[in-house]
Amino acid sequence: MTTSGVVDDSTATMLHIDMDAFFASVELLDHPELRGQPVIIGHAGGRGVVTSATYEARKLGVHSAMPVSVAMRLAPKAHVLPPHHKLYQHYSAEVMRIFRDVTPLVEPLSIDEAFLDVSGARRLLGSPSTIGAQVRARVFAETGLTCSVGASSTKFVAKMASQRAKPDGMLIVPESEILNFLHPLPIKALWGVGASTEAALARIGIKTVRELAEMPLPALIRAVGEASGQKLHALALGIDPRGIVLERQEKSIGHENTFEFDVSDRRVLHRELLKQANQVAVRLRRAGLEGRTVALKLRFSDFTTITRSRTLAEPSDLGKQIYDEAKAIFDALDLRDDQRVRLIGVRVEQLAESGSVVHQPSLWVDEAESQTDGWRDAERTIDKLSARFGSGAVGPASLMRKKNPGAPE
DNA sequence: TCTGGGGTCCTAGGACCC
DNA sequence: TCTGGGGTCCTAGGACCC
Repeated sequence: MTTSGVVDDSTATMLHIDMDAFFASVELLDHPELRGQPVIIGHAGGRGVVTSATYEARKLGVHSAMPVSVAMRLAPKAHVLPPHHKLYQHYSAEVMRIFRDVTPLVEPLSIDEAFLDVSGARRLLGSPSTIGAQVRARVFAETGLTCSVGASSTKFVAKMASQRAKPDGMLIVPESEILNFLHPLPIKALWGVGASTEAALARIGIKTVRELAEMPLPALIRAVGEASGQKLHALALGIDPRGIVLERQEKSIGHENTFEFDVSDRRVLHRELLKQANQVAVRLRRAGLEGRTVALKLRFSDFTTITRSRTLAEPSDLGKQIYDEAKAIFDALDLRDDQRVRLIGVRVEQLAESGSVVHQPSLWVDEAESQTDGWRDAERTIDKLSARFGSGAVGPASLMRKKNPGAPE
């Protein structure tokens, strides 16, 4: 393994490309005067967390998911900028387009990273390290952003390699070097091993990947469970047969919101649920999907979190139905008056393409069904009008108030 | 110091069926 | 008469990732 010089990269045809401090780097394009300084992306002054930070801020101990209030104590001189997700989506699309110029075998993993299988691009574009260098140069030339590249024969090692290459670097791990690369690493460095698994493994004396590889499988499974045990065992031996997944079906769509101040007023909570249910429904219809299970999530002031879900008789993509169900779940909880809510959220699961489910036989066509069709037409019309005239002009909530006087204001 | 919002996957228990 | 085992669905919670 090396970042330069002579290395046989012919086996390292799986690339993992990861943007460096993505959100922060995009913001710096608009704020060149802040380059070289600690910059934190997140909402200041409230309950926000750090979503990205420049390497200058990271040197001071700042990292993602840390409360902004804590980060500002560590880095008092840091500039805190609010996130602009639309902008990040734009740059994400740009870099993904560059990746797809290299090969159609691109699997986006998140907004700022992707796997590329370049085994078929060799003849046209050169060896994996040549391709990696070209991609890095193009991304920088066309966006002004830097990225890091890991290359190996498996996804898992490619991903680990890009992490070690950061920032603004490239690391090739030929197949013959995989175990030498992995074994000295602490287990926490493994993708999928968090604090809890690290502690569970420490209890049976495992701190490094080498120790993991040497542990008998049954003992491993006892410590971390069947699935994790099998997976970790294979990965520690460098085994990972997964290929590029070009299209994956979404499993759930949800929205949640943490209030600036904890809320106990039912009407405020109902109103938030209504807003979220409509947001979820709009996304379902745009994706041509329906969901069968509605899940409510609540987090209380002491940070305890519960979820409650119900499965509908028929899948739905309607804000009204999702709201009605979420509200019914909420009301059935019968919360004490002094229980204050910090976060509320709605998620729809068990998604399938609209109309793909055969309706269950019914002995009678009831009024509710035809009403439901009415709702669907109405909500779809609103989606179209919103797309043409902007969502401020006409919104699902405004219609719902007109048609359903019982809905909370 | 006090913990976002978007997700995926796994586990475990109970219901229910064969 | 007192009890098997496998499979699937539903629900709740938790670990983990970016």
